[in-house]
Amino acid sequence: MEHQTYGEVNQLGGVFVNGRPLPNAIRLRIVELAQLGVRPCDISRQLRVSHGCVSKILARYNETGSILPGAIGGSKPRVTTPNVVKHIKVYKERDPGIFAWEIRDKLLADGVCDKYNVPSVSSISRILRNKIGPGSSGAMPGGGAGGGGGGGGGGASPVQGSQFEKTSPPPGHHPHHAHHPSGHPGQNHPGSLYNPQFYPYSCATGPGMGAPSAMPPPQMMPAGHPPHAQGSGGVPPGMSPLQVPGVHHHHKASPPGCPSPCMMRAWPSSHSVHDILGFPRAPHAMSGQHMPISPDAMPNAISSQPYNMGNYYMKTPMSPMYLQS
DNA sequence: TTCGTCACGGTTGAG
DNA sequence: CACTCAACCGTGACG
Repeated sequence: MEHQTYGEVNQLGGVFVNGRPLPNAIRLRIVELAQLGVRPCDISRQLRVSHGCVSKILARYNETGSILPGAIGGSKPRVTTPNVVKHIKVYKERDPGIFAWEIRDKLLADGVCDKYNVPSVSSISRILRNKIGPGSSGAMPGGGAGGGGGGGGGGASPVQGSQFEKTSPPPGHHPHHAHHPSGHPGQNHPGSLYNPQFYPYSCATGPGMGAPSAMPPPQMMPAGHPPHAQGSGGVPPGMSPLQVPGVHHHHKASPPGCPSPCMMRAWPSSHSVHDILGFPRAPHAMSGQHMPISPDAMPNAISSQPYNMGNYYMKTPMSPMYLQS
């Protein structure tokens, strides 16, 4: 799609690209402002982003601790692999009265699946019904096995858990992502915050969002294959998990050799914006001082893109980092 | 006036 | 390789 989508202008005068996420810079600003006590309606006006969007981003942030958009496109990882179906079948044969949740537990216990790719109870039920149903003597391949709907195979969709709790992901869902913005002991990389690399995603996929300067020529990142996919390696040294790329991919159900599916998670939600921003909760704590962020840390995403920062300027003076191009 | 929610039209990318 | 389809997006409107 070469055609330069320059974006549209919303009622507030802000520029947006239909179907594409707002640049991370804007998302970040939304959260920042909210943390500074600015009301959502004011944020909406100041940044010229619809309040629905502000609301959504803040809600997600509150829930996941991440400001990043979800994984767009792609298919859900397929959890009902033939192997899984086979096991389900076996369990069912051994114990015809077995409950779907018991099967689920067994799949986990037997190591057939891990918590990330274990089918949801409803998926299992469907498998029992459709594939292992009465008389069925075959795992009827093909078909629409996963059916996507399957409910994101439990924790399959990293993004979720926020908006739709479709199929009751287990409580332990994002284990190594402490979900709570607040509680994130482990890794803090205050220093690297705002590193340009920080938002590799930066919507770079699109013609729209620029890429951080450190990235390959933002201009037209062909089909966006941003730096992510560093493989399963996860976070390269010195990189904050937040930038764990792959935001645009559904993570796969741990392919062989992939140490841990969670490494591929699209949602680096483990890192709250507090981390990102480099300041802890209390806004007042930083009053009078600018954020400890290097100016060029801000993704240049905004420059020369449909998302003209001009449209998002604030009335209030902000640190230069936002204004510089 | 503010804010949560949702339909809508759009993009994306795995299968 | 074109297509399908389900994920996501932000806007705009409603309550």
